[in-house]
Amino acid sequence: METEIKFVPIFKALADETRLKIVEMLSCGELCACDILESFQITQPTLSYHLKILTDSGIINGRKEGSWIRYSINEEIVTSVNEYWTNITTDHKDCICHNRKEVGICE
Amino acid sequence: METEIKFVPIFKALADETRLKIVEMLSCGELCACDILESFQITQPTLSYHLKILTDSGIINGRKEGSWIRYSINEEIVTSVNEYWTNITTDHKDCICHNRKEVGICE
DNA sequence: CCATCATATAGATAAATGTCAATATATTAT
DNA sequence: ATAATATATTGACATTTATCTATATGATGG
Repeated sequence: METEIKFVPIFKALADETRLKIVEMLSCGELCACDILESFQITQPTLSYHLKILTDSGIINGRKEGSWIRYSINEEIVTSVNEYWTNITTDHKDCICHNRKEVGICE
Repeated sequence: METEIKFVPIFKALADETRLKIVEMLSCGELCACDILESFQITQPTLSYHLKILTDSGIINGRKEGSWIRYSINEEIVTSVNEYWTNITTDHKDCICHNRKEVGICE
């Protein structure tokens, strides 16, 4: 059963400089929170908060390994975002303007 | 002279259900604010606020025509977002993990 | 068992965000 | 000139967000 992807939380998660950088850092492979932390001037709880937002949105995954959590990009979501972005920015049939043209509102 | 694109404001602009819907509505062509307004249960000032956020981020353009403003998607930004998204989610050379591998931090 | 390391949670707080009603501005029509 | 229409701005307010300090949890290594 496919769980519907929520895109607003995904874009909310991406709407922050720190979190964008975290995603970029993970683009070449897994990292634990402690490795990520070193690249920022934020406290550990703040990083934990950002990682939670990214994880909850589905953009990244956390894999527990001993006392570490290895974070990595969720490739499926990456693809879904691509598809969604194309979908909402490209002309398609069930568009309000098409409907409105039929009623002569859009010229 | 290329003006550097700021992606945080772009993702902020996309981090709202109403604004995502507006983008989708504009994907099949120009619409004025009054046409867009009819599809939502919000007041005109609130829509104006959302349109400003989308416009300021660069995602949409407003073209004045008489007393209307025709809003449309900025295709260049759409493409830039695609490129940027691919860039930060795909492995590439100047990635912190690659640097760290050299120092033996990432395994 | 105790100390240490990695991460999460709670509580506080300042700043940003989304919404509205009221008002202003600018264009068009009468 | 006046009224009507389209849009923006202002000011108020409740909610959400990002951050910190302090504390808790959970695993690892003596």
